[in-house]
Amino acid sequence: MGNAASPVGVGRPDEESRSARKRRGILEAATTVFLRNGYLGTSMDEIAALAGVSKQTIYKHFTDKEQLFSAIILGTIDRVGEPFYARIDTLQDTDDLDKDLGALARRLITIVMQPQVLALRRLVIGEAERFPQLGRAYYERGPGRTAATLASHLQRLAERGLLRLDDPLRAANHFTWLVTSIPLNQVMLCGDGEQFTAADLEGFADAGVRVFLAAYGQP
Amino acid sequence: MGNAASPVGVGRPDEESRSARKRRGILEAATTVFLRNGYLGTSMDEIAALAGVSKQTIYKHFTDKEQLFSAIILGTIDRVGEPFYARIDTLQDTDDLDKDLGALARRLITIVMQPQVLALRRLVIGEAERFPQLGRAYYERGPGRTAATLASHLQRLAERGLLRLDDPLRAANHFTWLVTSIPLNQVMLCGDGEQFTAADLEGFADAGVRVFLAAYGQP
Amino acid sequence: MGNAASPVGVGRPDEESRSARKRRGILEAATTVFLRNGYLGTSMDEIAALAGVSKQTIYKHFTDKEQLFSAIILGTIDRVGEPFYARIDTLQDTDDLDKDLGALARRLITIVMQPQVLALRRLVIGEAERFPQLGRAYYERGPGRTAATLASHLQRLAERGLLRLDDPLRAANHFTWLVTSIPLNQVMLCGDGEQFTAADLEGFADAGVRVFLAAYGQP
Amino acid sequence: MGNAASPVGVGRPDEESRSARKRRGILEAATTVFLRNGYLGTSMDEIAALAGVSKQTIYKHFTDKEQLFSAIILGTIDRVGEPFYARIDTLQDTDDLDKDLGALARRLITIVMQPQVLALRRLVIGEAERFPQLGRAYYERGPGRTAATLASHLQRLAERGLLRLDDPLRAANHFTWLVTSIPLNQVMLCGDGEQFTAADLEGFADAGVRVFLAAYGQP
DNA sequence: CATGAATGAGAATTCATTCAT
DNA sequence: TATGAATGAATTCTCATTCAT
Repeated sequence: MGNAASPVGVGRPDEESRSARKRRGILEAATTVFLRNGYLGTSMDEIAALAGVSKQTIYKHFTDKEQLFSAIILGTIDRVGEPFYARIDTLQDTDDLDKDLGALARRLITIVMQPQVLALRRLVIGEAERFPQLGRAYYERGPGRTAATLASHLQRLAERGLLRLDDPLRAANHFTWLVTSIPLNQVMLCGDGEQFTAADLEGFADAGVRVFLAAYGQP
Repeated sequence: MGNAASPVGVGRPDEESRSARKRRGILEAATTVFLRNGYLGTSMDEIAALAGVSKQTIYKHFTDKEQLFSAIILGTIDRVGEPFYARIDTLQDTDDLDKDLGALARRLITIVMQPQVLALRRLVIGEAERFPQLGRAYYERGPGRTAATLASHLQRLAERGLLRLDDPLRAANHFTWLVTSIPLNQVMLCGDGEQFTAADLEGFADAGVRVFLAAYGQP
Repeated sequence: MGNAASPVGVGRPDEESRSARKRRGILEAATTVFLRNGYLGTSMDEIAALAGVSKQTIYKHFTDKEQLFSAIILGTIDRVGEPFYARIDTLQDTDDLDKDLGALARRLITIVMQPQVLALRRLVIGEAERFPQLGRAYYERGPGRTAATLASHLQRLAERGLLRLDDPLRAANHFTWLVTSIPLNQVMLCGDGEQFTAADLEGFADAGVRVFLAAYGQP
Repeated sequence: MGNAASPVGVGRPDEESRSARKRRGILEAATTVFLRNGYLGTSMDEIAALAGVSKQTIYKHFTDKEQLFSAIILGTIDRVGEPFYARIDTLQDTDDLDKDLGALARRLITIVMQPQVLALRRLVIGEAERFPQLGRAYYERGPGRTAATLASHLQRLAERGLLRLDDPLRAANHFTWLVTSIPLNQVMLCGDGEQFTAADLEGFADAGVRVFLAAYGQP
């Protein structure tokens, strides 16, 4: 991608990127297979075949299966939430709380219900006992960070008199789960993430926001 | 229990009960090991050793590993919710909604946060892709049934004028997740179920009920 | 061996011995292959094939390759020296020291120069760094025990006035190595144990005894 | 050393010496690793990493693993004995046989008991079946040459009337093993070469010389 | 000339399942 | 009926050696 654009070729531009490209290819293949089959259900042969590299190459880049697994999980976590944090700042200057909170809720549920995010979540939960530190990292960088970030913004809104909060973090958590829990928990267990249309998800988001505002909004 | 049902005792009643006892022993051992190590992480040898029987005996009782797995999951699901349904009937005749809803919430969160229930949930989620029908069964007999049961009781309360509901099932879901989501989701990922004291859980329950009543209670 | 002699067959005599026979077969095969190819040069497949059992059966009897290796080494050590200790008692009542010491020397060198003993010794030395405790065990039950046993007998002879000793253990060691060192060290390195005839070995034994008696015998 | 042979220095003298330096580096690394882990326990990757070169470079200098192994063994053997042969000439003009023989014995045992020499010996013995020619070479250039050299000097001493010998080579062997066998054989099996102090070794040397002179010295 | 990747096999170990006894 | 052994493949990981760059 970036490399094809380097025209002048100072020295050997491919030298560095070949290894990096292989590494990325391995990570992508591993993500695919791990998300589909779980940790124990995935074999290194499968990853190597899908990545189009030899097993040796994998082992050169990643010490062992556990490391590779950690790498794909930790590498994926942060990417997931980016679109959520990207525009959350607009919230605190809102002049239409219902609308903006609704928009945030829809963004949140859309992210959370992406098939890959669901698969990642299922994977981490399923392996939480085998890889406790991964589960914790996932929680902290995922739902934990979401709630913490949201809490500070809710706090601002409370200061502006738009919300009544005793415990901002708890309120943030209530928001998060009011919006996402129903479809998320169903789909965690029932597998098929495409049973909900975008309209369904909006419905869940709006209903969640309504409850949230009934409890935390101005009377 | 199973033995009491053999009425006339034709011939050798012990013969039959020994087999039944073995079956139960196998199920218990399998439950322990599957919950601890997951489906792929569990070997039939391990189960046989823990149950104190030979592998052949297991295969006599259960066709294969998948069947055994299904049997323990399905056999466990229903037991879990019993204490919840047992006293939910008292709700509709309540004369102190706050109190009785709070008690129900505490019962709910206590059940859901039991270590075995958590492990079961993690297991089913982790294997949802491999055993979709199990996940669906778990959802229907677990959270699905909880919400449906609760919905009909909430409906009665609405008819008595104690609640304002447009969509009883959605309200029931909101109740369920308002009460349980925060610790449940944390512990799903972070593994250690004993990080919350009973008092913590009561706090989550009460806060959830408060939000629920703010949204759905009489003004 | 022992079992074939049980004629009356009370119950099922084979039941027990089948497992034991398998175990012995595995040990024999493992001894053969380990002695020939060394620890790393030996594969479990090879052992299983030679023993005519499945790999699983080996792993049922022995936890892993290291355990199997230890078992064959430790199980072989003691058998080796038996013929030496068996008749050493006759020494202390000798009325012809030269003759009896010579006979002992010949027995010693004959044992030490057996091809299997040589191979065992080479194996233990070669793996001494990987299995230090095995090396120590071999020394203590082999050369160490030989020297200690011999020392106490030499001590008796000194008390009878037939030898002059200041340090019986050192004298015993001198005896041992005077008799065996020349062919033993050569063959350790040169591999082919059959380069020495029995007459050769007698020559080494006699020469060694002569030096020993010149130093430690009565003038 | 190798570099001095490039006479006229046509072109780029560094080019050649860099190659020679690499070769030496490979040999040193290989020696270290082979002595520590044995032949099969050593991987070419390990050697390449320790030498700081690529595997291809190793294969440029040495055909394959066996050749490299041979090269380090054969290259090391001769260096080992040098300090022994260096001053053995002084023996034949001795005017204090006890003293000079004792000094020789101490030098011998000091050399033989060096950790690297012990490791080399263990290695060659352990691989004697896989590399018979290496074992023979080691024997001939090591203990064999020692004994032969010593034999000729003992012969001179016999001619001067200081010793009584029938078979000088056998006497030389007796000397060698009387001096070294006790600690050498123990340490071969027990691994830890640093269990003997210099004083211990002198004790073994002196005791060995005493026995030798009792048997072969003038009455 | 030297680096990273590929190869292709083989190591130990484990597994679910099925015969024989 | 229930046990030990067998099966036969799969797993992770490593190796010596060789291309391609």
